[in-house]
Amino acid sequence: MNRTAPREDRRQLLLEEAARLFDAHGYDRTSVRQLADAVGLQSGSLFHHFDSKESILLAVLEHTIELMIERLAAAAAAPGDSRQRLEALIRAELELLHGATRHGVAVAFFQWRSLSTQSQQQILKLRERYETIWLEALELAHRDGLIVTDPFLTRRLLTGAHGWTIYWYRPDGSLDLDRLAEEVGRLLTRQ
Amino acid sequence: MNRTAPREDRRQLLLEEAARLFDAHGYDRTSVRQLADAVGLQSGSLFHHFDSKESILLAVLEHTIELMIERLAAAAAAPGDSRQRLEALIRAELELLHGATRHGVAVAFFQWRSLSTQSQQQILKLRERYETIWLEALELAHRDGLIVTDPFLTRRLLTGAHGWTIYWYRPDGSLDLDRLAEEVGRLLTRQ
DNA sequence: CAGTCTACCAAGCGCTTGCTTGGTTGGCAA
DNA sequence: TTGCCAACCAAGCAAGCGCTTGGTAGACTG
Repeated sequence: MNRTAPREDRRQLLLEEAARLFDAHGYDRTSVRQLADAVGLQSGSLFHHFDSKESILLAVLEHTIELMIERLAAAAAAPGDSRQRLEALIRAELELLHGATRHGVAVAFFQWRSLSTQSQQQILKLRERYETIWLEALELAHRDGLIVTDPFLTRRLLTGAHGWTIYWYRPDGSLDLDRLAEEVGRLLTRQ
Repeated sequence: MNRTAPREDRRQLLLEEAARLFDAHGYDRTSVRQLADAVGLQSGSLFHHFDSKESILLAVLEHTIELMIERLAAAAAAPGDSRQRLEALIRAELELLHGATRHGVAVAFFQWRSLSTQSQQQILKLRERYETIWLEALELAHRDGLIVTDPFLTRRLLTGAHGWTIYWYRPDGSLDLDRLAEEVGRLLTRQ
C-alpha cells in the first residue's frame, strides 16, 4: 500500500500509536494485531520494525523518557529563584502528563511493570536522569527553607500525586493546568 | 486430596492467594493455572468456586475494599480533634497499604483497570463509601483552617501519593510507618 | 533498465489462555 | 448402609497469542 513513508516516520507513527493503545488498554491487553490494525499493517509486518512486542514497549518508554528529560531540563534552566524553579518543574510534569505527550508519559508511569527485569533496569537508569533534575531543584528549595520535608521523600510523594492525576484530572475541565500546578506548589511549600 | 477445608475457608484462601499473585505479577500476567498451582488445585477446579477469572479479581476487590472501609471507619471514629482524625486516617491508609492487607490493597489501587466497565462501576460504588470517610475528615480539617487546599483536590493528590508508596516504601526500612504518616500529615497541613 | 533491497502481505505454526466436560471420591445425612 | 452431593481431577477444546516463513511489489541504484 502506502510505502511512501520514510523509515523513521513509520517508526515514529508506530510508537505513537503503540503509546496510545498501551495507555488506553494497558500493554498486556493490547495485542500486536490491534496495533498492526491501528497503523494499517498486517500483524507480522510489525516485526520488520521491532524484534518483539516488548521491544515496542521499551522503545516507547525510551523515547518518552528522553522527551521528559528534555522538557524538564528546559523548565529547570529557565531563570528564577528556587520557588519559581520548583513551580516550573511542577507545571512541566503536569504538562507532560496532560499535553500531547500524555499517552507515552502515562505508559511510562504505569506500564513499566510489564517489562522484563533487565529492561526495567535499563529504563530505571534513564529515569534517574529525570529524577536528578527534580532532586536538585528540591534540594535547592530545601536549603532555601521553602520546603521542610526531605527532598527524596517529597519527590516520591509528588511522583505518585502527579501520576495519579491521569485517572481524574482533565485539563479542559473547571480547573486549568496552571491552577492545578499552583495548588500543588502551595501544598509542597511553606504556607 | 485435602477436602477437609470448609467452603468459606477455601474461598478465603483462594482470594488471599489471588491477591498475592495479582499484586506480584499483575492480573493480566497471572494465569488461572498459576493460581490453581498456588492453592494446590487443578486449573479447572477453580471454576467450581468462581464463574470466571474476572470474578476472582472482582471478589478480591470487593473483599479488600470492605476491609478498607472497616479500618478507615474505625480510625475516623477514634476520639480527637480534626488534626488527630486526619493523622489517624493517613496512618490507617498507610497501614492498609503496607500491613498484612497490602496485597489486596495494592490490587485495589492498581489493577482495577483490568475489570470490565460494569465491574469497574460496581467497585467504584463501593469505593465511594471509602472516599466519603476521607472527604468528611478533610472538610472538617478545612473548616478548622488546618488545610488550605480544596478537600477534593487534596484527597486526589493524597490518593496518588499514598498508592505510589507501594513502589518505593518498605516499613522495615529506616523510615517507619508512623514517621512516614507524620511527614505526610505535615505536608498536608499548615506548617 | 537490470538488479537490489526495503517494506510489506498471506498464511500459518506452536503455544498458552480461560474455561468446559465427564467422571470419581470421600464425608455426611437419613 | 445406602444414597447423595460438594469438591475435586484428568483431559482437552476453541480461541487468541506472539512470532516466523516465503514470497512479492515497487522505489532506488549503478
